[in-house]
Amino acid sequence: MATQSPTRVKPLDKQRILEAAIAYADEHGVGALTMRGIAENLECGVMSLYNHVANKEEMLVGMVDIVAGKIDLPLVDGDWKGALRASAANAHEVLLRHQWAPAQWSLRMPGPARIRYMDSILQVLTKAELKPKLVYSGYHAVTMHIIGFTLQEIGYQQVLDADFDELANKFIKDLAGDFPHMADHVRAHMDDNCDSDEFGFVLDLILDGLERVNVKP
Amino acid sequence: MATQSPTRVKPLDKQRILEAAIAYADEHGVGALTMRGIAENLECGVMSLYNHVANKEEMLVGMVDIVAGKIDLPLVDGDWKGALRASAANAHEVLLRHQWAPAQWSLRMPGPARIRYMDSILQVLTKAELKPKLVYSGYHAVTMHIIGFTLQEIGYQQVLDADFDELANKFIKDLAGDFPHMADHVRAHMDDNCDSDEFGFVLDLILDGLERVNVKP
DNA sequence: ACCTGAACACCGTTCAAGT
DNA sequence: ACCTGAACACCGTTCAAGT
Repeated sequence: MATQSPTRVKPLDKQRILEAAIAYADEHGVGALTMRGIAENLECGVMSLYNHVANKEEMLVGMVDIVAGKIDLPLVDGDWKGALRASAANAHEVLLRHQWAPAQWSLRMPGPARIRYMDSILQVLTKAELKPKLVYSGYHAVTMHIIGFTLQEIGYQQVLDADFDELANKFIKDLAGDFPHMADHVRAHMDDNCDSDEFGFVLDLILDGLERVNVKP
Repeated sequence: MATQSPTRVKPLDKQRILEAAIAYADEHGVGALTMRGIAENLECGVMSLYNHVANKEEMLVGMVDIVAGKIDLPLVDGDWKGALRASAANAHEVLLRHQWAPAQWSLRMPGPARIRYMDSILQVLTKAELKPKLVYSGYHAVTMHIIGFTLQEIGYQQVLDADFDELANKFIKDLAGDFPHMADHVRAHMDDNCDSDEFGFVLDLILDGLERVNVKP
């Protein structure tokens, strides 16, 4: 639309494009993310984006890496469990602010920020004097929890506020008789005032388990 | 016989369409899954699909639910940890056969098979005489592990065999110096002959943790 | 060096017309 | 009741042309 010329305030570069893409995905979801939509927000032609980004895939990789860069790295000093807990909680918050990110995280190439993040978690586990086998498994367990738990949480939220009426009818009316435990669980979710820190509780299960297996295999 | 087109052997119905879609996604990935592609495999017009499926979204929901239906439900008798371990291991195998499924699982409406599966896990946790709070958290922990761990595993595989050369160069040459723990971890992955059952190990961390917290909070 | 419109080869889905 | 081709409103991306 607005043909760019002397009116452009900021120049176009990769960082600015990725930030616009993140803002777009935060607002409309990654399913609605289009090159054309980003271009419109940046007030430039669609093809201008391709001067700074090879294709949409590279853009998604870059977007995830910016999100990864927002996560506070765990401190290598002090108690390792506390450091991982704090970093994981922060990761949890960051990912909840970018709800499209967890589904992209595992399935795309890690960028530099994510590699640094991965390395720092491994460093903390190593400094904790865990056996090599437990560093290996513990890394999988911790990262799986951060991404998997948050993904599950986001999915639950999205399913809920997309089809709440349909769901409520199905569960409470039709299915509660056939699946009483499921109905109880849904009720428990509704009673859960978000002050129960499920995320931290399950993480502690993993961290305490690692510590226990380490001293007494 | 066939009242439709004389060349059609089997009639078109939702089940057949979903199975064709699953086969297509298994082979080409969910990103390449198109209504046109499915129609071609079924040797019918694209629009014929819409007589049995409302839209692509409903098709994805149905596909995930068929996969969910393939998972062996945990036995409610016997020891609860063993039952969950066996069911989770089976779920792991099923999901690895349908690598597109984990990323879809959490983000879409659960169908009847998935609801039955969810209920059965909750039933086992309840029968295990876990406190209600631990049934609630334990369910999250177990399902998070099944989906999250498998998703991470699939992501690792896919990234690896998509860009193996690029990755190997980056890691071993450029990044090994900056990120020694990461390099160690990648090496450990290469030495891991898949007989280490990482999936089961981390699950046991969770199950044993639940049991311990239950008796001694 | 950066930008961009037109064009291409795709999508999912609506609609109207067939049987 | 089921099927389907044509058409529509989109996509990502290539290419050639601008500055």
